[in-house]
Amino acid sequence: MKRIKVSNNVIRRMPRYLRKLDDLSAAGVERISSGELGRQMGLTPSQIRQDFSCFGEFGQQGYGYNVVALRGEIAKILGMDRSYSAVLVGVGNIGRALMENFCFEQYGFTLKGAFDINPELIGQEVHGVTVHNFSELEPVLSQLQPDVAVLCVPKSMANSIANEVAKAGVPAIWNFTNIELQFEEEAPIIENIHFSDSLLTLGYYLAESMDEAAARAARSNHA
Amino acid sequence: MKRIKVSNNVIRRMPRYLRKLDDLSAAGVERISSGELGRQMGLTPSQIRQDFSCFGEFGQQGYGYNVVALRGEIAKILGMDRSYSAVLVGVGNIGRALMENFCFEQYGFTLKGAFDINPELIGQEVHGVTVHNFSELEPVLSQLQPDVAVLCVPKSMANSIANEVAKAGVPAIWNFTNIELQFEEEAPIIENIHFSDSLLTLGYYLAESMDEAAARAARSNHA
DNA sequence: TAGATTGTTAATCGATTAACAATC
DNA sequence: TAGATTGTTAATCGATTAACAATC
Repeated sequence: MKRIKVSNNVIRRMPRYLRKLDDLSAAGVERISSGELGRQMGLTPSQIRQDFSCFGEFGQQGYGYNVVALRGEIAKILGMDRSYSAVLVGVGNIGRALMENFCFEQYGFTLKGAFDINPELIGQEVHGVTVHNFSELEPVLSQLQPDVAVLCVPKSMANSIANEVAKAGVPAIWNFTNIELQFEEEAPIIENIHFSDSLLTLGYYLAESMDEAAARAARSNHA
Repeated sequence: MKRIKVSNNVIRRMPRYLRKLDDLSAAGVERISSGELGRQMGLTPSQIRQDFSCFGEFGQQGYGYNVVALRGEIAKILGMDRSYSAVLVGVGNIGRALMENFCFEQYGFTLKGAFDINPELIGQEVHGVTVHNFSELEPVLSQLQPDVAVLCVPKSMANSIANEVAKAGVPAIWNFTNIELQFEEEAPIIENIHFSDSLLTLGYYLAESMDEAAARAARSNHA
């Protein structure tokens, strides 16, 4: 697999391709062309072929792409075959929801442990994963050597905990706290889930569509 | 406020500006230049000035931007002053987590109701919000006329429910289900929170960084 | 074989960055 | 006033789209 500088835009389309290919596969579709895939996903065939060509040659002239094979290539690109290990910090509402409902395994991640300060949780298992005392963060991290820390702690503690985690050598953070993490030393890989940013974006487009509707109404009143 | 075609990239930076300005404001900073803001956010001063200029003239030559005033302008751009109404469909783990922990009000949204099929939940209040029987979706929607439906239902039902919601005239959907929603009629405004896409993106960058580290190690072994 | 469709190179489009006159 | 910094116009850069030879 080629690994040259691939733009973030391309990377972020990969999970969408994966999802689409899973759907096609489940529907029994065996092969698909960039034209048809583009039609179904709202992308141009050119873009699809360019995207895939960043990583290799997965198609066949005159035929298109084999759905299952292409799915496998994309899964590999996204590291789904690597069995990453993860820990979760902060077993509050969102943390617990992730532990109980999010299928980490499906994406190649195994949750190896969790941390909290709540004495009622410490030592318990949540969905088969042990909750450690947060005060044991450093030694447990150096024992588990996780690839990712899922950060679900309250806002006020998020940055200092993120720095602790990074200092312990965890190479990536999946950040569910609503802040921009800042690091003293070299920053790990960060992937943010910012609920509020998402809702505010929705708020923008709602405002826009309401303003447009109002403008249309005003125009037709004048007529 | 100008409202011309503003690119999605610009829109998605707006919530980040808002967050930063809140931080600055809390830290007692009164004014800031595009240069300093850029340094703190990892953006170029040019980009910041371009971004703001899509919506108006919020600064002052030789001075910069007043933090509180700029914050207010951005809040307005994002519709935070409009008091949108919302309903939540699917009071499962993630839905409940949102109802109990996500501060809708802070972003200008009020949760007016929720829906579920679980008889133990129907009629109850969760965090002050009534859970309606899902079978009452249509009449309750037409009564509440919400601006947004927060979609937290299982994957298998997501698309048909999204279509029902759209058909009932709800103009926007905040989608927490891990699928690409498809609409028969005109599509509402959609904003997706795709956990799995985010984690897979992280997986890509982890794979990349591991491959780089391995390549470095191989090179130094040869030396 | 002929038609279809790829992978890639070239052209276009849009977004970011730089430059600078205006002005607080 | 002089220095600082904006808003905007022009230049650059990167991403998307189009075109097409290669080939299954």
